[in-house]
Amino acid sequence: MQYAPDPHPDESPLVPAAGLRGRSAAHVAERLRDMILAGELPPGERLSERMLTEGMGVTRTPLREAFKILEAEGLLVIAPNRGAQVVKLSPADVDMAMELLAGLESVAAELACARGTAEQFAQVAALHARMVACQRAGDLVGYFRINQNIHQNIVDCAHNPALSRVYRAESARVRLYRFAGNRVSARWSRAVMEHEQILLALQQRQGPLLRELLRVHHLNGWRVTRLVLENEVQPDL
Amino acid sequence: MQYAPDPHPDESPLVPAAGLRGRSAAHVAERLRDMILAGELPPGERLSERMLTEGMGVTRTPLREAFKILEAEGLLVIAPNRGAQVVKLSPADVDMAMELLAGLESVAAELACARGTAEQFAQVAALHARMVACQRAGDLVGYFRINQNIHQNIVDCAHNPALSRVYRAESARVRLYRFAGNRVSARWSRAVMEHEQILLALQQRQGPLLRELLRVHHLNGWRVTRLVLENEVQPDL
DNA sequence: ACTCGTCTAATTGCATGCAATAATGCGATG
DNA sequence: CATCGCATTATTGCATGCAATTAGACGAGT
Repeated sequence: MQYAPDPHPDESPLVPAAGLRGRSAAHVAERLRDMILAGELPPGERLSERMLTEGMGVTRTPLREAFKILEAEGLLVIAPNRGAQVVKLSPADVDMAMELLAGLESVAAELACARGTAEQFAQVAALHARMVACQRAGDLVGYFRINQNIHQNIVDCAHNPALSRVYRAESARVRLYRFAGNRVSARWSRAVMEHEQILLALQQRQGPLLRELLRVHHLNGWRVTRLVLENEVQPDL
Repeated sequence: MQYAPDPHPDESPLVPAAGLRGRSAAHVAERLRDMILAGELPPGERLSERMLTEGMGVTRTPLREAFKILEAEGLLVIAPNRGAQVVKLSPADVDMAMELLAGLESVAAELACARGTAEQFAQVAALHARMVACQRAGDLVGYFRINQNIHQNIVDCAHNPALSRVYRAESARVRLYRFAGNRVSARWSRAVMEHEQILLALQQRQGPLLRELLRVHHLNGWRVTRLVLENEVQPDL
């Protein structure tokens, strides 16, 4: 795995000095988080301080602070004297995380129907349209990204920042693992149908129905994903 | 606010050298977390690096790493060039957090009824007995601690580590604010009655009922707490 | 007296150095 | 040939130093 070291560290530092004092660790954490969520730093990858500092143009102190942040977020594990690794979740871990996400969404569902604004619902509908376009175009990556976005937006409709924050963090932890499950065409088309119903229930503010639809949607999606992760079903996409 | 500086730094360092290399930041974070949750570092308190390093016998590097951890947990805020402060939640923040906690408990309720073991239920029952004893003895602090413990234990009955972890973290964030609401005797006795019903529903594995009981219990408790926080009701304990 | 500006001291952010630990290479031995 | 032991190297954990920024004291001007 490459760390993309900066080819011109003296000419264009990735963390320039101008007015960014005091945000170095947060900046590095964000960069690493993006790399982990993009799969550039795969689960189990060991993060060498030297390589990363050279690659990102910062010194060890802010990098190590970023490690602590990401460890608290559950994206890294730090073993004493042996550095940081990207967390590697077992199927059981993902199972538990998915159960939690489904629970959070079910809580959000009723709140969203009670408090979501028409503008927010329109935003979800617009995302849905874009997602369908991605499906038609066979753009799996774009589809998955927008799909995640839709679910986060539904949660955000609950107008509860704490709920949104927790959902975002827990969702991030398992993003890579969920992606695997979408690589099955039969599931893909069915998921879109489920999303149609979800969107309708949201727009009609049918809380209990939305809740049940999301529950089943999660159950279905995770069942397929689990089969793929356990190599019992081969992805056909 | 005092930082309890170590009176004998050379004779008994609070973070001794023996085999604890690599856990300094975690150790400091735990200590600070305890101090915050105990109210020794009240909301809004500014955390001076110099005072804390002198008080805890560590240097600034692990202390600053601990700050980052606690910031990620939502217990501190770090303003660039101006250091760390204990978070000060607005009533609206606490409101949102309580809604999230209620949601997490309602999710846990059904899972706990489905999966909790008889031993776990007995543990909850034992805690309940101790809590009642505290109420009889007028031990508000002990009551509150065991009360928190009971709720965490019910969530733990769901056998979902991710759910337990999130519940623990979010619960910690608002612990100090919830405590205020228990200082009203009328609420106190009613809360114990609600707990009796909750325990029964759990033991009888009546998921939907437990869910509803917890929802109402939260609603009632938080209503009183909010009144106290907003100074509309005077604590009588 | 109050406000504003300046200077100084204190504090924070980050870089770097040193010591402890773990990883690695290599020869000796079974 | 594989394995163990040891020395070397690399890496991590923490302490400390320096520069940037802020907070506070002090005095001039209104």
